[in-house]
Amino acid sequence: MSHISRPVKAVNTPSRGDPPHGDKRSERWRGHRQARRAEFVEATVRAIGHHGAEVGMDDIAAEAGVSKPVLYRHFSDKGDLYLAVGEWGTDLLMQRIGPTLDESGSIHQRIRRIVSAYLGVIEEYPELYRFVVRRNFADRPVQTDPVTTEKTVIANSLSRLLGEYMRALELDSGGVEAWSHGLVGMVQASGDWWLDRQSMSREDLTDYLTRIIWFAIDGVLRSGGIVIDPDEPLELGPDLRAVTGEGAEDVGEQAHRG
Amino acid sequence: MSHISRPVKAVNTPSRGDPPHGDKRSERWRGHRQARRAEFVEATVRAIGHHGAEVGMDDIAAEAGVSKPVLYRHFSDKGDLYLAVGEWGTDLLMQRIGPTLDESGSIHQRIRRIVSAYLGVIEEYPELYRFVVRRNFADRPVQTDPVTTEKTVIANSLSRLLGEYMRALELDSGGVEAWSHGLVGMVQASGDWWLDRQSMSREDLTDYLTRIIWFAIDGVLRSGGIVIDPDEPLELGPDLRAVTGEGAEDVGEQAHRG
DNA sequence: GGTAGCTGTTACTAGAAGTAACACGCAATT
DNA sequence: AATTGCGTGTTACTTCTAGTAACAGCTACC
Repeated sequence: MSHISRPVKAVNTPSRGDPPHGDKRSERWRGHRQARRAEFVEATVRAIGHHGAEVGMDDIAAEAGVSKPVLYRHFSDKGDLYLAVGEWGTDLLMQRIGPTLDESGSIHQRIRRIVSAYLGVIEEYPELYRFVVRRNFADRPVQTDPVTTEKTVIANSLSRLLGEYMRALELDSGGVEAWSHGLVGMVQASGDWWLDRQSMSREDLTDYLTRIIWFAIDGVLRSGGIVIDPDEPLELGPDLRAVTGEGAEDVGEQAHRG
Repeated sequence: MSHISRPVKAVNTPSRGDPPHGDKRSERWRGHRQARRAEFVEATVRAIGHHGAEVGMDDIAAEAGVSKPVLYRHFSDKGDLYLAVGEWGTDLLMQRIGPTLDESGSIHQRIRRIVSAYLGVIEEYPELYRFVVRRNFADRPVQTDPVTTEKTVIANSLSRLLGEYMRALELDSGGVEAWSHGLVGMVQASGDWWLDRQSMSREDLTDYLTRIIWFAIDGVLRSGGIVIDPDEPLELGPDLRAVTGEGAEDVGEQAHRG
């Protein structure tokens, strides 16, 4: 056991409002704690891979090579760990989605790439997916529920993106938030269903979802008198280009930068 | 305690492949058991109302005026009870939706009524909703998960409905299943979000959802070269009328009959 | 040296799901 | 009338897992 003695240099968390101790013995561990959390999250992901979505804390601790109390020093409880795992998954997803946002392409292609990235991730980590998305924690207040949180993050960034588009095109943006959550839910539900009974190829499902998502968006645009060809390369004004940059950046902390 | 002594006459379960005992002492209880299950399910719903979605089996038993083991004679385990509660909710929903299917009206109106019924139910029983929908049971195989089951039931009947429409209109129906699950998920996710932060009226959300659902369906139809006015009263051939009857009937056992 | 803040352990508690074992009541069978 | 099948109900247990207590050691700052 090469324990201890690795306070890991920097890690950029410049100033999160902690009390100004003056004593540098607390400062020193900042980065270390983050690294440790990450380490445990990864162990959890591995444990889920081995044991399935029903892993217990003991299994996770074992996978991480420590005993339970150590885990509980870094995560207040199971929900907290789950939340972190959820974030891990979201980050992964955003890493896959992020780059595709910078690529040019038609709307169809853009939607397709996002959907495809999502389905790719859940196909790659089915157990993790079930652990994070299919499992809920009713014993915790809704606001802190990992799934809700993560879905909200994604839906919010979609909201922001769509909202900017809508406002730029001078359309009523009142429904944007509901639609965003709805679309996210649609993709999730479809993926969920697909994962259980893989009755069609990923490509096919991607196609179908892309189409219906586009139809939904197109309908909103049409009702505002705007018609866009989904297969034409998308022309973005500087405003909207900025938007896509913001939407992605805001979510996948470590991703790209336009 | 007016216990025992109520084997309830008939209840139509004509022949579910039980061993042919010949002894009528087993026959006698058939109906009673069903009635008892229903009774416990209702007690569970009440208990959820009092204690919130985190109710324990003890609470439920107490609410029903019995002790735990009695509960376990009628439900193999918690998941089984949850499944039954889910069915109760689905039945309720179908009772609300069912009648609206027989009413005439434009597509917009029809979609609207269904969405509105759904939102009405979850608004009326928020805790029950959270209990059933937001809570999942990862400790059980996916196939038997209450939520999945109930969503599948709804999505399947939608599938059947849409599929018949599509085939009647000679369009590719390959995506119907995915779309159905997606649409169901969309409504659920939106309702979920709305329930947590009621940032708009139920009417508004109903409008927005109705619009986007119609847009999605309209897109599919348009891509097949068919254009329908969503505000025109819907003309149904005899085939399709039969379909709507079947789709609903298949789900809400006790509902109407065209 | 003293102390802060980690490292780690074993062995416990707490609470909820689910079970065992027992006693009673009714009605069909014998 | 007695037996027997299938319910009624109970209290008190076991089991499982999240979470905790209590203890001991290492390293770096003061």
